[in-house]
Amino acid sequence: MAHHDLKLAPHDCGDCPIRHRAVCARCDGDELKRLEDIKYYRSFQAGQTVIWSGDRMDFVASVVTGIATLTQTMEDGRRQMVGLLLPSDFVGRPGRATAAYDVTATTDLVMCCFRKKPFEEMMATTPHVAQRLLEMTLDELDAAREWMLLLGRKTAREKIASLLAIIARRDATLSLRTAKGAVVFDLPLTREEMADYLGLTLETVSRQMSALKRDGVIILEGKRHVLVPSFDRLMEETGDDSDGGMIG
Amino acid sequence: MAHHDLKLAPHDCGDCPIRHRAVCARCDGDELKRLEDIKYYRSFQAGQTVIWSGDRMDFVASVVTGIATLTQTMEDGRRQMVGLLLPSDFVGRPGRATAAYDVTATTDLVMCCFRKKPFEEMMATTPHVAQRLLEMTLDELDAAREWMLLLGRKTAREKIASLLAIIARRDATLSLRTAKGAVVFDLPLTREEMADYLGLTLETVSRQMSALKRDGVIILEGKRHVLVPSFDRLMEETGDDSDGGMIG
DNA sequence: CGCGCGCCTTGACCCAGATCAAACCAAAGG
DNA sequence: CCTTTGGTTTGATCTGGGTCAAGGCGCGCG
Repeated sequence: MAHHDLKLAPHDCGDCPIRHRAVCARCDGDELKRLEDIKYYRSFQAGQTVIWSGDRMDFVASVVTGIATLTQTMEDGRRQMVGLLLPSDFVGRPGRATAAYDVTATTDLVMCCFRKKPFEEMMATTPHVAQRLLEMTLDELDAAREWMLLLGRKTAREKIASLLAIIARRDATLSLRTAKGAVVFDLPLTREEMADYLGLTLETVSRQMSALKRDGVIILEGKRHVLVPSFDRLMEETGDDSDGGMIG
Repeated sequence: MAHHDLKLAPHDCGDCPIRHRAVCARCDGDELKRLEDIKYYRSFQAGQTVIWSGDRMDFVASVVTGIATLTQTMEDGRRQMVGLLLPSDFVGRPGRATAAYDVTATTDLVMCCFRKKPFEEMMATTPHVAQRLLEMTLDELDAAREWMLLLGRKTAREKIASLLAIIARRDATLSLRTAKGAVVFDLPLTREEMADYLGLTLETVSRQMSALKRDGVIILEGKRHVLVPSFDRLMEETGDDSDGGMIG
């Protein structure tokens, strides 16, 4: 088992990669110092479970690097992903004692955890953390509603195209663009995870990926590496408004 | 057209029916006074549109009485409801200039509106409104995630049963219980609205309602009035965990 | 080197729910 | 009274995506 050399030693918030996007984004020097006192890092390998739904959860956390998923499972095993957590995203709910969803690392993952009790006290006494958390939660709610439209009304092909667009857009933010309009990225999810995201079976995911490849919308190198020759073309396949579906 | 005698005169927050559940729930006397200054009431008749997605929106609001829906529409007309707003629920997003969704009154509706600018100022200067809004937004996010499981993985019958359970549970809070385990309520939605909520067609909704009636899970009097002889039996049909699906 | 194991693809078939079409029903209005 | 209208039910048929089953492709390991 390849054991990664994960840094567990608390590093300085000043040079944290998510400093300006996470819950702590708005904090000033003093507040940051208070957070430093209650924070600790945890690392997980790809595939590991962070917590199970219903388990006691005495921390909240930010994803620093890697990707995690939130999933719900029905008794008979049907699974639906309900959250895809990227760096800077927040996990856990202040004021709640147990986890509401299964949290799983889909890639190697580093989380910046805050002990829940002192975090809650901090939320009550200083406004910046709560303000930022509200903003992030509202963004997540918008994303969840977009996702609901996808789950309820889109065709399998539109679902796949939408997911690819979401991932492509995110990676484009981190600028992996090639030529004008083209994007390349690696899928951070297996076919099964994509299926759980989209409310499909893995077979349908595979078939629709093949169809998009056949139709030239995407070019696959291996199973994970995706090249999108024309992002506009991909967007047409999502079924969304042509104006890019900008929210407000 | 039956014209209702809707009270538009600002009434006192002290005897507001949603005083203890809405965004203003945590406010003290002074804060309430500040809110009184920037609030005004608006009424809508059943079927009226409150705002269209993309329209300028210079207020935020609480639902006082009645029911409103949030829906998204694709270019080709496919519709998905993404929010069902009951009394005390909040509409609009501080910091956003335009509406992200269509908002429609499905019953006669009274909203308590706050001018957005001063509301935002108030959020920045006093903590109680922002704290309560965060709490409510987190609750909505949980509801949205439950809804995602429904849309992605439940069968038509389970979807219908789940929706009935949600409405029954809400009305049970306002205590319309009859005997032990039995509940009666009126559906606040048409078959088409139910379909938009559930990601189905109205024909399928109608058929599954008939099936649940045939199987004795519900008893219909007219099209809207529902009697649930055994709430437990209804819950079994939802596909959810038997423990009532309590979140944390 | 070959074996087993994850993960993915592809084919054949099936079925839940969509679509198309026709009534039905109750309330409102002339 | 009959007609209209909006919401609803029901039937017949079609189909997108699920299910079941058989390989394929890398990769790590004995």
